[in-house]
Amino acid sequence: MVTLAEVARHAGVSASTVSYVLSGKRPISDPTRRRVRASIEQLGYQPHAGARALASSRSRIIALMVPLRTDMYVPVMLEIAVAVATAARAHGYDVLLLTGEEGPSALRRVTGSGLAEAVILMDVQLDDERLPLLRAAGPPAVLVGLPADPEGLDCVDLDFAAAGALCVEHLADLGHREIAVVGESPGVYARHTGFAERTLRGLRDRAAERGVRLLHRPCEGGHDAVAGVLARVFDERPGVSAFVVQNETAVEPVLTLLRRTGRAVPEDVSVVAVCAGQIAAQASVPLTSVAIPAQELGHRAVERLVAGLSPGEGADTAGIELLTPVLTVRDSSGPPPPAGLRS
Amino acid sequence: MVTLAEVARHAGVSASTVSYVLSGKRPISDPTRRRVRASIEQLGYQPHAGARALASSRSRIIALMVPLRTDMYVPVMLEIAVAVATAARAHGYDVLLLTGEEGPSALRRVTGSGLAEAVILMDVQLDDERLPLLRAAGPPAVLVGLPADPEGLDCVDLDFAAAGALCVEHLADLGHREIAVVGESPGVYARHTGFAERTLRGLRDRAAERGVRLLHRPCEGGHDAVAGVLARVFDERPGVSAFVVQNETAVEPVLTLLRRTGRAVPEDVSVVAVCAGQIAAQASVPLTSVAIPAQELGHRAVERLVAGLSPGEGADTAGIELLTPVLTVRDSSGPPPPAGLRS
DNA sequence: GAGGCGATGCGAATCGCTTCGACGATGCCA
DNA sequence: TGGCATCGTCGAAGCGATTCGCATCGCCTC
Repeated sequence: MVTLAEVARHAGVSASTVSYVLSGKRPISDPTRRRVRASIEQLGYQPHAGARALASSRSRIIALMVPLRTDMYVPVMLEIAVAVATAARAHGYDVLLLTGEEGPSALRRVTGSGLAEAVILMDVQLDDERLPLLRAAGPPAVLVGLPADPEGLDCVDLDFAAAGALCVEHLADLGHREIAVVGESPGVYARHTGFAERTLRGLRDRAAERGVRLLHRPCEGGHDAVAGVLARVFDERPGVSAFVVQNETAVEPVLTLLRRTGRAVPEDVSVVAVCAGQIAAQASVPLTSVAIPAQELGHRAVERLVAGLSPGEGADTAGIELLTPVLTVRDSSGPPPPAGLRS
Repeated sequence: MVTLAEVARHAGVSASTVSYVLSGKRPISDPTRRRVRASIEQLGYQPHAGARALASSRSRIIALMVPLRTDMYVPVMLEIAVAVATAARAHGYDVLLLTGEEGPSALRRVTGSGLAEAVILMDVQLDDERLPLLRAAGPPAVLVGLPADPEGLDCVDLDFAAAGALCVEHLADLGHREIAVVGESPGVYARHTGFAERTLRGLRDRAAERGVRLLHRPCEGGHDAVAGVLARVFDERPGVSAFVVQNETAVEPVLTLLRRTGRAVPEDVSVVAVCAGQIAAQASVPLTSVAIPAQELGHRAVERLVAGLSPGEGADTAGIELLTPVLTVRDSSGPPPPAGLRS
């Protein structure tokens, strides 16, 4: 292994000079810098990460905590993770992958050992058990998601309430007066996952405003579960003319089942989804949808973290950043069928 | 931050003693150990990762390189990644998340800097540009996937050839004589991704053995793309009575489209998938399928890596480990319709 | 009763890099 | 032409662990 000292010797300068060439923290004359750079190149020198972390007490590593669960939004999770890794690299950071399994103690571990300088948390729950740790002199952190009490925390998320409102708004504008919501798995609500509840609130509030009747049903993924939910919905509310689906794994089953029960989309029933854009676009009926901006979420999380980590210390950007949802109209939404023609 | 030295002082022993208590590399008397442990506990000591890596030249970090692409098997990727992280933790390792973006140089970087001691590569292509680096005195590595020339490399993968054979076997046993394969995106084949080509070979070889006609079509995900492919298949080979689908995003569209064109599954057409088990089970017709054992792949990769990393040095376990595929029969496969009754 | 041995614990060197104070050489001004 | 910033570079002191060689002590054996 090539060390700083060897590079220094090879270039005929001292070790500190090489270090300064690398960090740029002190001015180095042009010829010297050139010589050092050349030696680094020739010897194929790579600074030792551990030594660096030890001496500077900065590991240049960000920990990313992904959920272990699989009952939710899996593709989006990977997309966010990859976006985080990419964005982090652009700032010279690497990403350590933590699963929820270890629980809050994982945070303590990677942070207390100086392994990671900062943390990004995904799949935040309304009263997440990891939050106290963060508030109490925790490491710099950014949550992707919104807890019940974001006081003192740095959060980035899609404005799911607005997303919900947007869906209702769109449908109400088209003339729908009775909407059913096919939600996430019951488990997601049981865990009080922020985004699911916020979407629901957005849906309900706007529905109330617009005088629209709303029926919400949690729903497991998979064809059979969806079949059960749909059947019950039509049973209880025969007047439903539109669905809002927030569960990627339920999207296609909903379409299939509507078709199978003789309801055309969008002529008889409209469907609006809150899900990954790709899923919506590729569905058997291209779906009007509010996309989850996974890449941007990951990107923004890193940006904010790095801003706080850099020497600039930009006044602790703490606060909530909600991305504005965008509703893309595709083929699955239209005006409700004239009253009286419903089955 | 609490250091080893402080713990030592608090416990009234030397620093080296504390270190030995932690590592167990030398015998320490019971009372002393107890005292040290208590001090560690009380002070909330956490060894500094960087210092440790520097002194021992072992970072206890495994780098995991995931593909950046999104045209393939995304949920499986995340599942493998999580399994890797979990398994790694069980052995005291952490996982560094690398995206393909940086290319082979990322390997050099994390490995040359001592950041990671070993590497797991996903989405391996037949002649992957990262392989030369690994063979040439590279770091310990395990590939999840199989390159064209696995000489000197450590690989773990599902035996996709056997998986393909299994599918044909199952269908041939049922009496099918003409099978169509809905494959991965053309891009996947263009990149010469090992698993796709191996599956195809398994399918073809067994089809030849069993005297079955086979038609293979790469296929983008999404409803429309699948529609085009299916139409062409039925146009060119009206006699096709069974499909093998290897593309998660094509699974549901295939079912939908078959239904829509008046073909019942499995009465008129059988469908067998090679995909995540959950997808198959939750499809609108529960699919007979060969599951991708994502968890086990991740798990095995770590096990092999750790075995090679440990002091035992178990004779470099280099070699290929192919997991035996299992075909689960569900509702989507049955005998072909009697000849003459076909549309 | 003395030499020897195993079991324990200590000290010091070391890992590779960062960083701070200091120092020699310039160039500028008076 | 001497004194004084300024610029560029060097030396040395850590950072917090690991690890190797020794010293110590109690005890057994001859």
